Amino acid sequence: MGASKSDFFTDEQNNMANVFKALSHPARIAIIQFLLKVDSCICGDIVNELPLAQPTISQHLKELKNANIIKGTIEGTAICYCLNPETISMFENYFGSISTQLQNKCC
Amino acid sequence: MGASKSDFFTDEQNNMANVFKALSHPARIAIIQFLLKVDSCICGDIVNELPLAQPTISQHLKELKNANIIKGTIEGTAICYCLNPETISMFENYFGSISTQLQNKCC
DNA sequence: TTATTACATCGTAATATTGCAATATAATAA
DNA sequence: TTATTATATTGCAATATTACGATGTAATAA
Repeated sequence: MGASKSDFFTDEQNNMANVFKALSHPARIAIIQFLLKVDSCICGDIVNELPLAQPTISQHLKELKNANIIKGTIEGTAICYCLNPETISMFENYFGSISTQLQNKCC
Repeated sequence: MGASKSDFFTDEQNNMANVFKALSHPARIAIIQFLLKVDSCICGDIVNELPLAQPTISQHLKELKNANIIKGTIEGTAICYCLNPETISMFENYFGSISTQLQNKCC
């Protein structure tokens, strides 16, 4: 086939996979790094920073937004994109929990 | 196009994207969950647990292994796959660092 | 009103991923 | 030696992602 058999997995498994998918492209990692570097961020800045065309970056921003990794607020004609601390916390908890569970394991 | 323009991003950005890509499929999330649930793990067990054929699971295990998320040790005819605590720590540090940097931000 | 500016969406070509049947390999058992 | 058992690899069809030119939209400026 080619389609992932989402129906056979739990919602939680599908949701986690989707959030990680949003992080699985170097441009989106670069966008996150850039959002951390600057204080307030506008999409146009990212277009100047990355080696990608405006529609491509807009698409990447949309994917990060759909995954709740960033949020965008309208400021006049521009849009201020910021990281969503709640989702970052969710990631911390996810791996923290795995780490804790690994303490009692064989390997 | 369609190919991601990896050459235009740093090695670190490409590496992080690749490790997250290994987590971006519900079957691979389910494999990680299963490895946490059982004490010692053998591929055959996973084939019985998941709604996927043996070659497909073998392929998913390979991707997790290439990303250093799991490691496999040969035990007779079977292979014992385990989570790699170092990579889990790397994830914790990655999001911990972002969290810290977010303290001083506007949003 | 007509620009202009800042993004978003559409359409589509190039490429990557997913899933599995068939087959291969590697270790042990008989 | 020939099974058997467990996992890996190959090959390919179905589907998904990536990238961007062209175009659309929405807010402000002139």
